[in-house]
This record gives sequence, structure tokens and C-alpha cells, in this order.
Amino acid sequence: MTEKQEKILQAALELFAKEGFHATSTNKVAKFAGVSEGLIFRHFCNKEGLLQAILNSGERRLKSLFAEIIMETDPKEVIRKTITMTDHIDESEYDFWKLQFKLKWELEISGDKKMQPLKMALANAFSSLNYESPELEAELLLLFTEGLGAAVLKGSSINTEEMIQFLLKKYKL
Amino acid sequence: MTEKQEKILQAALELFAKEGFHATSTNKVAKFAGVSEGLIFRHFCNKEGLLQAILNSGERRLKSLFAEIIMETDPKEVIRKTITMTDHIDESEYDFWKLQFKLKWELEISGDKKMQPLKMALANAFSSLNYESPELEAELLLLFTEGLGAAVLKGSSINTEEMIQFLLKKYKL
Amino acid sequence: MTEKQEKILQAALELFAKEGFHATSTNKVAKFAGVSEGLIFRHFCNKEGLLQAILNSGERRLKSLFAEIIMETDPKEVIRKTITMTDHIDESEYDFWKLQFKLKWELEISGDKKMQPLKMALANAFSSLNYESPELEAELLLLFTEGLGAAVLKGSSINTEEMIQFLLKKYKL
Amino acid sequence: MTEKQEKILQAALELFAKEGFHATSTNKVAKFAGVSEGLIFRHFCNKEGLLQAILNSGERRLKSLFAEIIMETDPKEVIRKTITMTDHIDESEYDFWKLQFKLKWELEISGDKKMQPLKMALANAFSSLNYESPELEAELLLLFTEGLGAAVLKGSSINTEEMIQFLLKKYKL
DNA sequence: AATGAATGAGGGTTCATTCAT
DNA sequence: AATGAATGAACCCTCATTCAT
Repeated sequence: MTEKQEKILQAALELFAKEGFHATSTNKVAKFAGVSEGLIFRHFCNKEGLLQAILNSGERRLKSLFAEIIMETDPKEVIRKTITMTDHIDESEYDFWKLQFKLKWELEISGDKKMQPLKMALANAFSSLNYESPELEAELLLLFTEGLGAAVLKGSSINTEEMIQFLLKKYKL
Repeated sequence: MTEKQEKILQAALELFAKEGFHATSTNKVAKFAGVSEGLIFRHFCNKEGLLQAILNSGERRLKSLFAEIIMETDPKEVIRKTITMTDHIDESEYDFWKLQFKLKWELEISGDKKMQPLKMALANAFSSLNYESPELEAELLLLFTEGLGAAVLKGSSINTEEMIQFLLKKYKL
Repeated sequence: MTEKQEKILQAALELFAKEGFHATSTNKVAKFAGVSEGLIFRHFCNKEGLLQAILNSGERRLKSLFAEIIMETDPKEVIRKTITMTDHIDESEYDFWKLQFKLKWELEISGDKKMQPLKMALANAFSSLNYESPELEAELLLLFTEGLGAAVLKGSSINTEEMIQFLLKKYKL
Repeated sequence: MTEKQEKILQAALELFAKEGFHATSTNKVAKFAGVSEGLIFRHFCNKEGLLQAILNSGERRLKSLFAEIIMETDPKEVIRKTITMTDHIDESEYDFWKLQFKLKWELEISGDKKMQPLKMALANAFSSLNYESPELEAELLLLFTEGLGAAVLKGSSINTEEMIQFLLKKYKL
């Protein structure tokens, strides 16, 4: 991975996240990256290839974020970490996460599969704690988490911190 | 509102909802509506004007959906109706709702303001029922509603019916 | 000639003069005249027909302006009136004259023929006054007059009044 | 400046001069230049940018034409060269000059500033020769030059050669 | 006479992509 | 690996004009 390649990825991530995939031209990406437009195609084949490269490079981020939760053995900790997940997203990664949410709607790229391991970990946790419907509980909590994440990334008026504390109390954590 | 005007709106709604605003060309809209492309601009000025027209015409739908909940006097009913809201969306209106969600991410058009009255009604309801943090409860429930709506519209694997019943039980309704 | 017909002509004259024939759309003319666009075509056939109508209606103005000079019997007066012609153009007729000049270049509509009678009158005048080359003198004076007119209509920095006095002195008038 | 860039400029100059700026489509320019239409915008940004490029490249021509007169020290020669200027315009440059005249009317781009140095040189010349109103003399002569130039470029019926000789005699040159 | 809906061709411009260097 | 010229299709939009009413 050359330096210019990285610059392209970085520029594309930021622009795709800010303006959307379709609204960002390869020309804009090239200029923003300080690179000739042709180079994008040399390295990433086409615009979609560029997107894939971003997504792939981000997969690690996603997995490491989830891994910390999934590896957890204490069920209460699994739930607590899920709830506070939003708080642990570094501001420098906002673009990546925003892009994830954007793509779900713009290109209908579902993130469901990626959530599956987390969902199972949660279901197990709720099961250990003798919740009646652990799977539904897991799904519900993920719904909350996603909603909270979306709210943060869109700059909604929601007070995230308060909401997280509120949820923790609700789950007696 | 002429017949062709309606056809344009209808076509645009469907295409914008399916493929996104930027990914849908006015040419495609015109062809889909069986209309000359120029007519779009005579009636709606801009591509964006076309979008606005769709949004405005949908405002009624949105308000009537919310009104039914807000007018409710029984606090328990307010909460129940909010939870089951997703179920009451007619399949014929999927395109409209999908567009709403899509736009939130594609054009960063926030729906926060529109939710405000509903949020207040919910807060009041929770307050009447002596919940400790009625506003946070309201916000949380809205997070759920949005999440569930999104899941349905994206064709997620979530079992909506089950989830709704689950939540109703949680709120003792 | 109905009232609306006149309004169209008036609007078209002003717009054609200000922005040019090609740069003025029939739509703009219609809006400026407070009239439906279709009406323009009902009355004037097409855009060029509208232009012709303006030109024809202006022909009278042009002829009456020249007539006063041509009818003059005193040769000195012929020359004097030609030189001061620019001064006698009413400000309300600027648009018409500006259009004349514009069209010469935009559509290469020559005004040469219309000048012919004036040129002959001038040649006769110079001949009566025993100028050596009366025809060339006539042509030269017309060159000056046109240049002066153009300068005025373009809002050039030339001091017209002074220049006219200067010319009158040169021709000993 | 690539070969195709030059071809575009050349084609645009010819077409703008012949048909006018507004009446010439970029498509026409591209076809005439044997080039893809997009290339125009890559190199010149806008249609207007294309025009500016032509104008800028022509500025040299204009300055060199004037320089020869302004540098002249003999006042009589200054006047003589001004009068005969029209004759010194190469036929290959007609398009450029025609465009200059056209633009004055089509886009109201004034050439006044460019004439200023020449006007001052003429005023000085007339002053040296003890003319009473050197500045007005200068302005009048420029009026003549412009008028004659216009006549030539429009293919008027004026006999340019004769007229120039006539004026030279008038100024005793 | 007058409107306003409707059209199809064409306007300038941007797009993702290719190619020679 | 990297550039920048070059392309052709598609973009949004405006045009002069026609037609039903």
C-alpha cells in the first residue's frame, strides 16, 4: 500500500461520508487527495472498487470493536459494553461510521451479517441472566444501540451521555 | 394538479425511494412517468423542487399518522400506539417512508423537528404514569420506533410482530 | 393591434436591446410582458417574427428622424442636423436604437440601405457648398455620426456635447 | 498548450466571430475542432472561460498593433499610422477583430480601456502640431478608425482605400 | 384573443473511465 | 507508479414551439 494509495482511501472515506457515494465524483476525490484522477482507477479499478477498498479496510475496525464485547465472559459486562459502545467510538472514526450508516440507505448494503456475532453474544448474556426472551432482548438492545449511534453521527439533539446512563440503569448495570 | 403532474410525483417518489435521489436522473423519472423531461422542470422548477413537492405532499401523511397518537388522552394508549405505529403503515406507503429514511442520510435532512410533538406527547404520557425520567423514556421509545421502521423498510430479518408484542409486554400494555 | 400585442412588442424591444436577441428567451419576454408565452406565437408566428415586428414598427421612427434632415433645403442645415442628430434622440428611444446597433453585429442585419437617402442628401449638401469630394465627405460624416451614436448608447466616456460642438466648428456651422 | 487545445481556440474564434457567442454552441465548437465536447471544459472550464482564453490570446495582437503607433515619435506619423491602421490588419486576423466588435455589443465588453494609450498618443501628436483641441481631435480620429474598421469587417460598401486617402489629405499627410 | 400544459431538441456541464506517455 | 489529456455518455436544465381548451 503506497502513500498515495492511502491518501486516496482517506480522501474518499471523508468525502463519501460527508457527501455520499453518488454525490462524490472521482475527480473530487483525486483533487482532495492531491493525486491524478487516473491513479484511482489504476489502484482500485473503478469507483465501486474504491468503495470496497474502504469498506474492507474498515472491516478490521468493526471487528476489533465487536471482538472486545464478544470476548467478554461476564454477561453483565457484555451488555454494559454494548450499551456504552457509542461512547467508545473515537472522533477520528466518525467518517468511517457515518459512511457505514449512509451506505445502508444509499446502496442498501446491509450490516446485518456483521452484527450477527454481537447479537449472539448478547443473546447468550441475556440467557445467562435468565431473561425470558434473550434473543428478542438482544435484538432490542441492538436496535437501541444503532439508533443511538445514528443519532450521534447525524448530530441529533439527543443527549447521548444521559441516554446511556439511563439505559444502564434500566438494565441494572 | 394535472394528471401528468401526479404521474411525475408518483414516479419520482418510487424511483427516489428505490435508488436514491442522486442516483435517479430526471430523465429516468420522465420516462417512468411517461412524460417529457422538460415537463418536470415546468412544474417543479428543479430536481430539488420535485423532491420538495414529494416531501410536502407527504407531510400530510406524516402529520395524520402522528395526530392519531397525539390526540389520544389515555397515556397508556399513547405508548401503545407509538409502539405499534410501524404496523399501521400501509404497504402502499412504503416508498414514501423509505424515502424519508433515505433522505435523512443522503441529504442530511433531519426529521427531528417533525418528531418533536410526538416526543412531547410521549413524555407527558410517561409522566402521567409516574415514570422516573419521562423525557428519556420518550426518547428511547422513539429510538425504538425509528429502528423498527428502518428494519421493516430495509427488509431486515427482524420479526416485527414478535418484537412489537415483546415491547408491549415490557411496558405492561 | 391589441393592448397585449403592444405589451409584447415593448417587452421584447427592451429585453432584446438590453440582453441581445439570442440571450433573450421567449419565456422571458412573455413574463416581462405579463402575458402567456403562447400568445407571442399566435401574434408573431415565431421569435424572428417578433423581431421583425419590432423592426417594422421602428422603421417609422427611423424614417421620420431622417426625413427631417432630407427635407431640409439649406445645405448647411442638412449637415448641422446630421451632426446634432444624436442629441435629438429621445431617451425613451434608446432601446430601439441600441437594438439597431446590436442587430448589426449579432444578426449581421445591415442598416446600410436605410442610410442611403441620408447619404445622398449629405452628398448633395456638400456638393452645393463646393466641397471637393462630396460623396466621401458624406460617408465620413456618417461614419462620425454612427460612431457618436454608438458611443452614447454604450455609455462610453465620450463627452457627446463637446464633440458635437467640435464637429460643428470643424464644418463651420 | 496542446494541439487540441489550439484547435479548440481556433474553432471557437472562427465560430464566435461568424455566428456570435450565444448562437454558437459548445457542441458546434467541439465538432468543428474535431474534439470531444468534454475537452473544452477540461481545458477552459466554461464556455465563458473559452471566450476569455481567446480574448487573452488576442490581447497580444492588439497591443502589438497599438505599440507600433504609440512608440512613434514623429507626430505626423502617429496620425498617419492611426488612419491607415485598418489597412494593416491581416485578413487572417479578421475573425479576431470581428469578434472584438461583436462582443462590444453582444456582451457589452467595452474596449475603451484598451484604446486609452492610443488616445493619449494621438492627443500628444495633435498637441505637438498645435491643433486647438488635441483631445477632441484624438477622440474624433478614433471614432473614424472604429467606424472604418467596423465597415470593413461587416463588408460594407465603403471603399476603404479611397476613404483613407481622403482622410490623409484632410490631415495634410 | 388568450392561456398554460406539453413537447423534443438542444443547451452547457460533469461523469466515470481509458490511454499515451 | 503516476500523470494529464482525452472521451462519450449522461447529467440537469432551457429552448422555441405546438396544442387543447
